[in-house]
Amino acid sequence: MSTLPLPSDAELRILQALWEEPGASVHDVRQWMCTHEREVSYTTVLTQLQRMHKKGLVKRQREGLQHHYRAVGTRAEVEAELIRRLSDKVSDGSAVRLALKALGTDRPSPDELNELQRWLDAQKEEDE
Amino acid sequence: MSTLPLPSDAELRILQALWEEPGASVHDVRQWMCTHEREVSYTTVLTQLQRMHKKGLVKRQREGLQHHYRAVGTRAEVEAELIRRLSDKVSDGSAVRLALKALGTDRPSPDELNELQRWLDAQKEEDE
DNA sequence: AAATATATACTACATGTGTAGTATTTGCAA
DNA sequence: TTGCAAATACTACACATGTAGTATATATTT
Repeated sequence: MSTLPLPSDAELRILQALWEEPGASVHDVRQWMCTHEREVSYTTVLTQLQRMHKKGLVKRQREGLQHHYRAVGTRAEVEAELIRRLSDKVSDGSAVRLALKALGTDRPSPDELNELQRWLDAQKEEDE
Repeated sequence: MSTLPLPSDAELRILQALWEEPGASVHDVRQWMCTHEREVSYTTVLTQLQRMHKKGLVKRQREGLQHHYRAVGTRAEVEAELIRRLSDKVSDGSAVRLALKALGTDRPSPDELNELQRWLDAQKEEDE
């Protein structure tokens, strides 16, 4: 399988929109960007989507005049890829060590601590 | 404090060299790159270091003919910044949630699990 | 002092990215 | 069937990045 390319920052923002609204038109995506991110011109979104299509980040389907776009990779897949990239850069490829570093930069809420503990417990069980 | 700029990929690789060998000359850095990363021409390293100096990523000190470079930010600081960026992009700014996602992409070793548990315990104590 | 070696400064250039304008196509309404 | 509106396609451009070549300055050696 040809690994799907990493999205740039702007591309990732557009993917967010598509994950929220699969099958969105350029107009829809722009709408989403304007309300959730920041004002951006129609053709900017259009150009990005065209590039993303060429790159294989999104697929599209003609429907009358317009196109309907959907992300090729799932949010989890793309995020995992981004995480892998960063862990290559700062943790020698170990996502777990990246996680530890991330934990070091933040003061987690009790909820988050619990979630973490649950995850740990689950791991330990699997280990047996 | 004017936040130090994020290094690009190539810049980060050079920072790695400088963290290992503070006060390295262009030659030293190049040496490091060639052995630890990949062959790269002298002037490439030089140009990068010049740009990084202009950006404020490294400081330098003349010593006779050559310059000696040192990273401005510590490894931990720069890595924290990179992590913060990614957590902004994929976890709405929560480093802890980024950590959880990172954990989800990897099967941690028992050692890593223990380290994680230790960290968690420490956090819980702090909480009281 | 002239030649040489070394280090830096300056320039270059292809590619990617973020942004948006202009041109063209196409479906529909009058 | 002609014109309008909507959507896309094509073009543009400034800035960052990765890479490296050429020019210039500066010690050092003979």
